[in-house]
Amino acid sequence: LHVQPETHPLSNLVRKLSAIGPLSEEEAAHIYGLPAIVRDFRAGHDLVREGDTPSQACVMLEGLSCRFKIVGEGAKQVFSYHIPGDIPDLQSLHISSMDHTLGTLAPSKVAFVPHRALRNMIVAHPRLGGLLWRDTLVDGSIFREWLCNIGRRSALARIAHMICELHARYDKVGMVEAGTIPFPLTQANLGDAQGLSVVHVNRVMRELKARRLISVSARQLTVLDWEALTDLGDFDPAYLHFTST
Amino acid sequence: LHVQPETHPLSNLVRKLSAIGPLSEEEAAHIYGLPAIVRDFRAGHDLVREGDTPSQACVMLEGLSCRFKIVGEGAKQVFSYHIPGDIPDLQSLHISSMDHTLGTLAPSKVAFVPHRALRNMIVAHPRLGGLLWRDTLVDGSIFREWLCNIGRRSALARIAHMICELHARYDKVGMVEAGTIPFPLTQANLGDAQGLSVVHVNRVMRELKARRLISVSARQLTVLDWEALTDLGDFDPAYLHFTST
DNA sequence: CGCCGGTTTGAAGAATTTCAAAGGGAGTGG
DNA sequence: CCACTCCCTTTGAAATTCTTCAAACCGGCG
Repeated sequence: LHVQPETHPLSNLVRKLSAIGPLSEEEAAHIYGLPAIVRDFRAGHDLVREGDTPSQACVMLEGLSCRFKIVGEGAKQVFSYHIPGDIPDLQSLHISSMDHTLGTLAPSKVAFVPHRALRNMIVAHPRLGGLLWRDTLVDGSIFREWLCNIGRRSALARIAHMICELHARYDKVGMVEAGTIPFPLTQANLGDAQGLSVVHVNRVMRELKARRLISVSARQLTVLDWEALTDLGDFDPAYLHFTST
Repeated sequence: LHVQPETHPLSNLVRKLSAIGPLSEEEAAHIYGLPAIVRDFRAGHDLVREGDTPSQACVMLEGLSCRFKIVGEGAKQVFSYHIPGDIPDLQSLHISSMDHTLGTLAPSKVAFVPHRALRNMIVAHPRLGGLLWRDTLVDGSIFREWLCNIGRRSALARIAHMICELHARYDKVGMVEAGTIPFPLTQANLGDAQGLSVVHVNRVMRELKARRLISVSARQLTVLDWEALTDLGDFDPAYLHFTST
């Protein structure tokens, strides 16, 4: 549909943005023209650290990253996962100092786009600016849903909900095949995100497998019963604010 | 400092925005010129409901409101409190459908500003648009801190942290007097925000009073030992992103 | 006075954590 | 190719935090 081939590094950014709002050919072209430095990282690399004042924004091209803070005596709290197409630290465009860290959870390919180029783009294409703003707002919406998750749902429902979210988001960028999504997360990772201990995450995962809702192997997760999983996790994708396409 | 008298209804919005970034005389004047309808509400009134598609934004002038969702079997999860100067549903400017509800927790005075007027303002004063964007990003930052709170801190630390946040934010808009802040929240409200049962909130509050960290009376809360309270709550105001002023 | 929403208390029960240790599996070096 | 290591998963059992249930209390207000 768009000018550039699907092989352009920023093509899944374009796909993601057009998933959250209409994108004209001209706007897409501007995105493809953005200066970007692409780099590969191993799992466990911090892309941006708490306290940094970045001058560029990250675009996830491949792999998985997460945002987190270290709380109190070393407990880690993860706020969000970021899959290809996401711009995890877009907020640094308007908040100079990072209040949390962004790190990879799997080997990842990341594009860095200078803030300057993004600001110019926003001036030239105010509608694109609105889309980016909207993206940061959806970000906030996801945080709110996670608050519901951690604050009010049982461990079983929490994990189920989180799997549903990942599935829905991977689906939106065309990365689901027969109910199977990439799943490089360790059980410790899951615990950090859901405020649970590793031991308990393990028991919950066992339960989900025993109920034949999911199966996990080789860093891939398959949803066996979407209906039952969304039901258990009290999952309603409205908070992801996908456009009606 | 600014053109308009402190008595203008939107003066605490101006004060709040200049607290999160520099504001020129001209920009302040534009804000004072915004069309606004001011209304009073009793406690417990829903200003905007989940599913609504508002065409105006709320500015808190007096009182207290909160954003929340009903999870599963009627459990309420509160995401944020909103004090005078806040624009709790600014996100509706770019996300048409509300994914949560905004309601008052105390008798409140609210100004409604049409989205259209805000959009015009953003076009006329891009820097103001940036400030508003920044405000929504700080919003997200607060959600993240609440995730840390609920996910990783004990009930005692959570409540302490929340009191510290309220104190810091009230302070920023000049509403703290001798360590005393407005505190219309019931213990059920606190529980809804922190993912705790009323019973447990009660015990935590008793403990905080017993430790001589706070005192509560007549819908006012006084911080008796700020140092100890911030320590207990693991509170670092960096996430509120106040400007250095 | 009596009601009502909110607070407080006690006691039992559930969910989840912590501690401790064993079991896999994939990559690495010998 | 095997042995070793490291990281992750899995399991058991005790301890803790917090919830639920139930009921009393309290203060303001009609």
